[in-house]
Parts: sequence; C-alpha cells; structure tokens
Amino acid sequence: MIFPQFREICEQHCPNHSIGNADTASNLVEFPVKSNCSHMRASTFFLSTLKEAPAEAEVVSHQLMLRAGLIKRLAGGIYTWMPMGLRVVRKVEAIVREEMNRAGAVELLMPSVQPAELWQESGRWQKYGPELLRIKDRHDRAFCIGPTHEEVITDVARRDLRSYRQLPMHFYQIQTKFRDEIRPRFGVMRGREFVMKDGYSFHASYEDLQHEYMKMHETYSRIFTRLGLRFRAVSADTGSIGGTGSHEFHVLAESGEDAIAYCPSSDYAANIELAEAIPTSDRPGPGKETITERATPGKTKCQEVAEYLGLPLQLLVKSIAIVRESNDAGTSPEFALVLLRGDHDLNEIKASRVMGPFRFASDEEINTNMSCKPGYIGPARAGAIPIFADRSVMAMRDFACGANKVGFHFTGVNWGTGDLPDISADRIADFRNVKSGDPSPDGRGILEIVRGIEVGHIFQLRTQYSQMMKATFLDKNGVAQPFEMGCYGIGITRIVGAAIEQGHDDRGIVFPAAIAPFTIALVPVGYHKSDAVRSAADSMYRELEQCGFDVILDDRDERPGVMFADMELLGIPHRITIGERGLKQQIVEYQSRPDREPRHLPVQDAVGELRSILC
RNA sequence: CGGGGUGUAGCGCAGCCUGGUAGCGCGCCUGGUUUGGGACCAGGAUGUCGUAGGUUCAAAUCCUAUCACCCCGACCA
Repeated sequence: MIFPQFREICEQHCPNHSIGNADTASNLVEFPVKSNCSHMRASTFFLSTLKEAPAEAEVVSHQLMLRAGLIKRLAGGIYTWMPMGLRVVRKVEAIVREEMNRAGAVELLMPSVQPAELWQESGRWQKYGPELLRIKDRHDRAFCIGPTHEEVITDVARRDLRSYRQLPMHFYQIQTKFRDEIRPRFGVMRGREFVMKDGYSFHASYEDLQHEYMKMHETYSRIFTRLGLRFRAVSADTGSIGGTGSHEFHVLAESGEDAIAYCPSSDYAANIELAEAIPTSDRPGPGKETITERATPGKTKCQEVAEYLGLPLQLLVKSIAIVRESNDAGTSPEFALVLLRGDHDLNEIKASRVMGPFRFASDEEINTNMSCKPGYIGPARAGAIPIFADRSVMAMRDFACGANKVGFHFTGVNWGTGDLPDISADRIADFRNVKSGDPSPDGRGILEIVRGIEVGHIFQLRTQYSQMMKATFLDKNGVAQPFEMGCYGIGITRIVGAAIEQGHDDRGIVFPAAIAPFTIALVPVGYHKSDAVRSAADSMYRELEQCGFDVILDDRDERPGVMFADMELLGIPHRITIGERGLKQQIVEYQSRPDREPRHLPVQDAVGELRSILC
C-alpha cells in the first residue's frame, strides 16, 4: 500500500527526488520521505540562532556556538549537540575514523559504565580522585562512568589476545566520556561529558610499540592537517617513562589553556610544564653590598617592590610559602619556602617532583611559622625554615627579598653569609616555568611561548596496565609476557571548540571547509516571490548536490540580511546568492566566508566554477 | 574546598537600596506594508520573580536556609 501523502510531502520538500521508484508498494522502504533525503533546505532543517550570546559564555568559541545554535547547555559542562552542531562533530569523527582505519587500527565500542572491580585491579579506584564519577546500581554494586578505557581494553586484550601471532593489535573507539571536572568551563572545550576517540595498541615488544607510536604521530599530524587546523605536536615527556614517551597535539590559539614552549630555529617544542629552564650563569662572586632593611609600606608584589625600590625585577627574590604534605613514609607536614627570581613563575609539576606533594601555605600558617604576613616574607634571617631555591636564584647577588617584617624588605642580600647561609644541593633545582627568551633545552636557539588547546595526546603506556591486570600473551617460546601498550586520544568535541577559537571574525564562525556543517550556502533573494529566482535556485541546488557538495538551500521566507547573517554566523565557507537583479544579467554572486567582496559568476558556469574553486 | 557575584518571559537586561502584586529590547503569534545586509506599522501571547521557610495588612523587593550557574585562588597577570 502506498501512502500518497508521503509523495506529496516529499515533492514539497525535495525538489530533486525522483518519484518514479516509489510507484510500487515494495519500494516503500526506500520511499524518499523527508528523513531519507540527504539534501537540506533551511525551512525544514533546524536553525536556532541568537543575536545576543547567553551570559554564561566566557570565551568566543563558546559564545559563538551558543549563538549559532550548535549546542545547548543542559547542566554544568554538559551539552546537547543540536542538529547543526552534530553535523560538525560527525565530520570531525569521519576524518578521524578514516585516518585511524587507514593506519590499521580497528574500531570497537566499549561501555561507558564500568564495574569498580576493574578499576580496583589497576589500582585507579583509589588513585583517581573525585573526577571519577562513581555510581551504584540497585544491587549496591559499584560502577563508574568511564573517563577513559585502559582497564576495559586491557580486559578485552587479556581475554582475546593470547598469542604473539595476534600482535600487534590496535583497537580504538569514538565514545562519550565523563570526567567530573572541578570547574567545567569554556563550553565544549572543558566540559564534563565529551566525545573522545581513544585507541589502545598491544605489542609483543617495546620496539614494535615504538613503531606504532611513530605511526600514530604521523597519523595525528595527517588528521589535524586534514581538519584544517594550525597545530603543533609538542613533547610532553613525563621523564618517568623516558625516550619518546608522550606527545601532545595542540591547536594554536590565544585563549588556549596550555602554554607551549618552542624553538623557532629547531624542532624543539614542549609543554611549558615540562620544558627545562637552562641555568644561564654559575654561582656569582661575593656580593658588593651589605644587607639593608628598607621600608616598603604596602608593597607586597614583586613588581611593586621593584618599582618602589628602583630595582630591576630580576634583582628580587620571591618567596612562596608551601607546606609539604605528609607521605606514606609517615613524615609530618613541613612548612618551607620556595625561592624564585622576581620575574619567574613557579612550576608546580617540577616542584612536586623535587619535594613531593605540597600545597600553598595559608596566611595563618605563614604567621605561625614566620610571624609575618605574605608579601614580606623572605629567606634571609628566616631562622630554621627549610628553603628550596630555583637554580637562577643561586646565581643572584646583592638581591632584594622580604625582611620577615610587615612593611619591610631587605636589599643587598647575598648567599653564603650569616644572614643567608648556603643551602644543600638537593634543595636547588629547576622550579620555574621557562619564559620567552630563555635558551632552548636542545641548545639550538631561543624559546618562544605560544598558547594552545590540547586536542590530542599519544602515550607509551608500556606494561603498566598489563602487569597490574595480568594481561599476557604467549611469546615464541611459549612464555607468558605482559603486553607492551600504547594509548592515543583525540578530543573530538573539543576540536569543534578549538577550531572556532582559531577561526572566527566579527560576523561569527569561520569553519575550516573540512568540518563546516555545510560547504555551500545557497541564498536566494526573493525565493517566495520570484519564479525565476526559485527555479534558478532549485536547479542549482540540484546540480550542486549531484556534484556531491554539502549544500544548504536557505528557502526561508526571510529578508536577505537575516539569511546572510545566519549563514555567516554558522561559518559556512561558500555562499551563492541568487537574485532577480543578477538573473536578468545571467549572473549569480559567489562569496567565500572570510571575504567581504562578492564575485560575479555567469549562471550557466556557476556550478563548474564552484567545482574548480572547491575541488 | 575557600572567597566573590548572579538567579525576574526563549535570549539580553531594568525594577530590589526606599515593600503596595512586574517592565524594556530582541525573539515569538496575527494582520498589513515591505523585500540585496539582522525592516516598519498596528494588535497579541508568554513569568508560580531559582526553591523553601520567615517578617508584614502586603514581599521580586527585607530576613534565614537551600539549590543552580558564573568568576577568582601563589610576592601569577
């Protein structure tokens, strides 16, 4: 039986469908009702644009995504991908999937709810903090919502990979993860729920793992290149694993949460947290000045003190009061000072590597231990307080620091004096972030700092999980060996935000063509008034579709300004405007997204011209 | 966690200080006029003022609690 109304609906909405094959009931399944039509008319798709950005959005990508109706917030850090936004996500996924498959990885899909037992086995049930969302089922059994899938995939491997003959094997999935972030922000870039591609490879040897790692480095570079993003692969070596252990892929953007140190004259690039600050000079000769107490009323920041005393910032020492946490060995919390040069910043990761876990001391603790307020504390005449110092501080002489007396600083302070005895070598280390102008750790130039958004991370896990979870295979000699493992992640949904952060102007989003929700916007002016415009628009639409372009026909009964503004806000890279005025001269207008000046194309060549522009 | 801020129509906001029962812009609906860069005119719909309690003749407004969201967290800017 045929439903005639379907045909009517379809004819109404789909100017280019063929109705011939719908004449028999057997073809009903294939009947091209609206949901089966790939083509898109704005009047029947879903657009929801806003002139003003909701107040919750802080960064430009978040504001634009909300304004363009790509996402809607459901709860903190949790968003619905609206139809237009989903199209972008799907395009990112498609490229990632294609390249992963090309590289020989095999897709699977793991559950997002995972039993606690697996996490207890790997030890992460305890180690993972409150970021891990733990839940219980009706039988009071513990589960978590997976923030990552090492445990599950290792379980898969231990069950199904038994022989070296099955190796190497690389599984990946594109799946929704949940991490209960302390402070979700920036919309989709730091959400709690997000879509990620995560892959895990299993190898019989470390050499083989390294091959796969290199291949993934290349694959990721291909992916981000295809996505049309300006990116940089940076070393994120943790040191504990060594070698080429870990790389992050960052999309370069001003608003990025991470700072990247790179050397323009070599290929060195590293997350600032890991880039070593090379000491520039040795221990200085003896100081020329003697310690002097100077009044610095109300001046608590290095910058203020330096200006007030008329000293360069590099001659100040900042003292950061910290408390070393008690550890498993049973040591009690210890109050200490960490010294940095006035123009340097503390690197918490480097610091905790030297002195273990620590936190910043409260004002109270500072008062208890030093009888002083923050802003005026310092290492000189500080009694028995343990002192740690960045290497660059040890190269200073005749410097200034807090006098441990509210409203006063010392000048002319020197190491190795009665006022400030030398400290032992194990308390001198690299404690600071590198800054622009520092020498590159590879000795081949000067570092510069750029900001980036981490969108990919590749990591050599080695046998960490396979050993913990007893995941082994039999080698050639029939001996059980733990798998060498690698893991490789790409933040699918974060990429959408990052791409917008990198591509936007005062009119809205400027999507890279590869991930724009549509490639071409067809904007007819007077579609509902002029037969000439409508038939020209419909036939061009049909032709463009047949060429395989992702085209949206804006057939809404709106004023041209509204349609132009919406298509620009959405970041559609190419636009064809068809109007009665142009048709009289047999022309249409073509304009690409960032440009402001249209080009005239003859109506009959327009599609051909577009093909040569786009292909 | 600690500190600060904000919750009023779908979105952006005013009203709160000095209690008297809710308003503006955008959007939405109807009719008309418009139609190449977010139109105009006329009419219209929409709120348990985040929630719960309290004070009061009377609470968006004052008090208490609570929830949600946003921002900040070092001798960082």
